[in-house]
Amino acid sequence: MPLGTDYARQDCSLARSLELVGERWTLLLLRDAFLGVRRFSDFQAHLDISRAVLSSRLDALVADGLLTRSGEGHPTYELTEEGLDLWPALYALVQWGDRRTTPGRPRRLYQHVGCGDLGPDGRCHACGLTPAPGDVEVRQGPGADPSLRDDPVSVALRQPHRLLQPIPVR
Amino acid sequence: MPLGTDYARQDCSLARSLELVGERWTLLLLRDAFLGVRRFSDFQAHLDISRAVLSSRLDALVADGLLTRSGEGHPTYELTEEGLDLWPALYALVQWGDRRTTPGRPRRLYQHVGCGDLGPDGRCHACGLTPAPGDVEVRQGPGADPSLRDDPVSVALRQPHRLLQPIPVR
DNA sequence: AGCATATAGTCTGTCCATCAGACCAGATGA
DNA sequence: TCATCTGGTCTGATGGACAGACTATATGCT
Repeated sequence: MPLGTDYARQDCSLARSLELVGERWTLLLLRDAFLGVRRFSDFQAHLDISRAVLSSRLDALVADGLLTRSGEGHPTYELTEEGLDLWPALYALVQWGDRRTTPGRPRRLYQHVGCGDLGPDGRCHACGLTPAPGDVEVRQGPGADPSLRDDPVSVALRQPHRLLQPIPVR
Repeated sequence: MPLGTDYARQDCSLARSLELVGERWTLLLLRDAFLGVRRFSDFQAHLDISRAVLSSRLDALVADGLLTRSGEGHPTYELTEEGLDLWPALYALVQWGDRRTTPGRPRRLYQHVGCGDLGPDGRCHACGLTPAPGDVEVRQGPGADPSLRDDPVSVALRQPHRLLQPIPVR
């Protein structure tokens, strides 16, 4: 039940969405999950988020069915179907941020694996389809600024890789 | 500079986006602006948001260039080009919320004016194009729950109307 | 097996944002 | 001209986010 108070008196799907993913850090956590981050300490290292808040956010996302927690000792967090379904919205927000802040110089490039680049609407330039996140490869774009972070997770994420593929840290 | 602290140390367009629209209430304000809400008191009546927070959010959105404020006495707030450009992301979040919370029964229906219904990706079923928000008409869907609110703004928004068209309150 | 370290948290006190509600000046309408 | 509406600001109370200390379990090394 995120957001301090909720938006219960809004008859609006956007309000419903924001109750699930509208809190500070939540969308960045999900973005990291798409990029292949799966472990508590990796989220923490990559986001500089307080452990207490990270713990509470992960609990909420698991309770809401957007992530699963598996493994006893050091659990891994992975996107559920419902979480994966958020990809188009997340991608649209990323594209808007790129257009707004570094026009013409995206920070990351997205490619339909073995096919073509993705446009701002998420469709592949080559085949015209909208690939699922598992069929998308990310690489650094001209707007990337590697000097901002040097934690192991950020370093690993700079290598071209498929979405959802666990990143090779440790 | 929203969000308490910002996400300055994230080299990510999503973080940049969320610095602009990630605070509580901000996306709901922008949604209302798309629906045709333009005045301080109308935002306030429709969202049940504290006046102080509404004032601060509108100031921030104007400062960030997503809204314009015009008129001396009782100003009207309208989306800028940059604000309008957020429509695909907003629409994707709304669709996700509909799928998650009331599958098969969307709260609002969106139609390409004089053409066909919009799909979850924002494209018109009839012509295949992705209409700009000004060419989209909203009406109530089967998942709408009119009992939730009866303020004049909510009542006016229930009538089918084009996005961006000022709603007839007062 | 035993030990050192890493991991995944929880707990604490401080600080800042949000809240409800009072208050107020200027604009608008009768 | 006067009453009301509109668009704010201000106040004190509450709750979430923060940095940093603390801890129990898991893992890796020898």
